[in-house]
Amino acid sequence: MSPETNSSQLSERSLYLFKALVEHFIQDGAPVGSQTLSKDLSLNLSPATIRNVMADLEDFGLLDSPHTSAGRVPTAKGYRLFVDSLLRVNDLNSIEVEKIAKELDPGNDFKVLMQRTSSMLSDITQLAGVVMLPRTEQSKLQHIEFVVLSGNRVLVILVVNDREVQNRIINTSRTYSVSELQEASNYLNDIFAGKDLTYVRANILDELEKTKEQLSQSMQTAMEMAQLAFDYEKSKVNSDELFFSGETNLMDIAELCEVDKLKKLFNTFNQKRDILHLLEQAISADGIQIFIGEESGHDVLDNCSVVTSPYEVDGKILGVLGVIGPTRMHYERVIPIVDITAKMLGSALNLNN
Amino acid sequence: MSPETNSSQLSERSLYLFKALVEHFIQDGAPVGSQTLSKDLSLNLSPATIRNVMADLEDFGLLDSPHTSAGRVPTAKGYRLFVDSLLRVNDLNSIEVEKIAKELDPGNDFKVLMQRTSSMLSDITQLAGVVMLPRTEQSKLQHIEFVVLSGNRVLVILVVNDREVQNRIINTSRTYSVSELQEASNYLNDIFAGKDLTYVRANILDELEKTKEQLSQSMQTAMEMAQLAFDYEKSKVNSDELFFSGETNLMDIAELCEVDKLKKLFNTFNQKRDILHLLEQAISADGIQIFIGEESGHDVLDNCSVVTSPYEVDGKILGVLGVIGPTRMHYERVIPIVDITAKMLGSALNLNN
DNA sequence: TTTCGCACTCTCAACGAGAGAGTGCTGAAT
DNA sequence: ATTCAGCACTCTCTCGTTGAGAGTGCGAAA
Repeated sequence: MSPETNSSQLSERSLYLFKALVEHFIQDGAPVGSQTLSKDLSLNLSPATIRNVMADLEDFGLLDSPHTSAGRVPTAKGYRLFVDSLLRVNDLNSIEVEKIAKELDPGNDFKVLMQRTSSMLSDITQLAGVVMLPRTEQSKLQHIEFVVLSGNRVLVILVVNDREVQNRIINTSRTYSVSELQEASNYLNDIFAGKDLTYVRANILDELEKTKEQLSQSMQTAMEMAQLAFDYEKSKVNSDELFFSGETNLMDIAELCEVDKLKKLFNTFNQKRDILHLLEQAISADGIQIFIGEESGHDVLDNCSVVTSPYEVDGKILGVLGVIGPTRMHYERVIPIVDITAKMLGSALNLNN
Repeated sequence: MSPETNSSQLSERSLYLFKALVEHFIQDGAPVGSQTLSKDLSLNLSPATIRNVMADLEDFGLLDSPHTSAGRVPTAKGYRLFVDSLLRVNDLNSIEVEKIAKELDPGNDFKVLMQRTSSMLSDITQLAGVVMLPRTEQSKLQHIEFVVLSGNRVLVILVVNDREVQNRIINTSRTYSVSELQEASNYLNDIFAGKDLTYVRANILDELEKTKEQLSQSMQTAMEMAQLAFDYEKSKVNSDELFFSGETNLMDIAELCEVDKLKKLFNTFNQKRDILHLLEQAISADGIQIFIGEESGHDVLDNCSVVTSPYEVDGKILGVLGVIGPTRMHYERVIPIVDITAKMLGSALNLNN
């Protein structure tokens, strides 16, 4: 049963009532009774009538009552209907837009920008913010550089994909001179710059064979260094990056105030795996996506909703960002915030190009 | 009143009893009564006698009773006496030592090593681990390198203090060629390598004047780039680095199970300032240092103890590491773990030199 | 000095009563 | 056919009470 089926079977009035109930619940967090609703609403209906409607809504699976005399609470399905069909999203006021823009100063490097974005998201929504940067399948080597350190240590610097810098210290069997390494990096840049990292790794050995025949010492050196450097690279591949902020905001939320629930949630944040999985689902969708409660498929996220949006540069999706909070969150505020943040992060990154 | 004054005024037996009580409390977390102690102890004393002794200990400020009929609990002062004079530290078994050694594989770069250390500490102690790397006042520039990115962007790579790599993307007003930047970095390395960063910053303008007279384009370029690069550097100075792990372990601890207390603690971890302050105190002490409860001077750390040890390379203190847990922690286990970890981290870093 | 006995204090869990909130149903009014 | 007032019912929450259990402190005896 899709939500559409439901909503078409429900009268205009039922939906109006339902919407009011959800909004009320989001505001207060307490189950909403017929009387409360009757008083708050402009249409003059008696509590009894409202009770009838609520009973219908409960039959449709949109509402639930914690117990006989406790008023009604939206179910996950109810939230889904609310979010999909009933919600009217606010426009952001310019102050908030400006606040976001200020944080996303494009002058910063990639990681700083991600970090800022997630902490800004958590700050502005008072929920937990998250920004993912998936390890791109394709990593184009742009530049490789060696710096001699003391001892037999060499610092390898890889510039990948025009923005990302990776460092790695390798211990070598003998001492290399500065000029030797200079030559080596020149040589490697000549043959490998612009190539894919997987290609580079795959072809180092081949090149090593070739250079052996030519017997040039500098090339030999180059290949030795490359082997060490890219061996390390291999182990790092596939580790996406994830930035969290404002986890502690979730501690304020009544629904999550049991310590062991919180602990599970925090552990999930630390392990990151489940969250990554969820965000990867979101990356294929375009625009805002909302996971409500159980829908996420991760039971730690019970009572939580995740609002995400991919951000893109040059029409290509780079990653996903969003916020995590209680199902009972102010969607009408959170959604435009996530939306605009994704867009602004995209353009901030674009300026760097 | 120093703890020594106290302990000398207390009989051998009182101290023995006190020690047993503290150990019992650390084990169970529940206030210890006279009967429990009487049963557990080898010396055959009646509960009544033990009560007399406990009353004395309470007068000395070593014990406290939550209420009339609840048994006794050690005070901060009591813990202090316990830790300073009564505690016998266990030797670590070789399995644990090996576990630590395995994590501290020296082949890794600096930050990875810190991160590993803190998560190892939290893992092995089931408490929160922390490793600090203070920003050294003196930063010696070892190497500077420019990489051309697309657009008018240039990646600056600074190698500082023989181990630390800093990246920064700067936007330039015009396009620079690869060879131009090559020359620039050569020039800068010539005049600034081995110099202190503050010196470098201070002298860039002077050099700029000199080079203007000489009118060499490449030098001019070099100084322009340097200005941009080190301007950024300035803003980053003084930001010490701090690695946390296993905060969630603290959620298991009964003393801290109130959500708002936890929230305060976690916020403190995120802001890092208070913790840094505490660790900076520890850096001047040599060897293990223990802050018990209120002693730390930070009220979020009520009911918490912090066990720290500085770690050093070549006899010079580099930073501080330790664990944070409830005052009621297994000091006899935690202390040697922190101690040995500090030593092993020191030697792991030493190998890199 | 140690121990026994005893009265006392305090907490904690269990229980029950009563208030409050909200429901579902029925039957009358519109 | 809706709507709504009335009413009995159910469930939770709070509060006071009560009794058991744990532990203490103190005075008197060993």
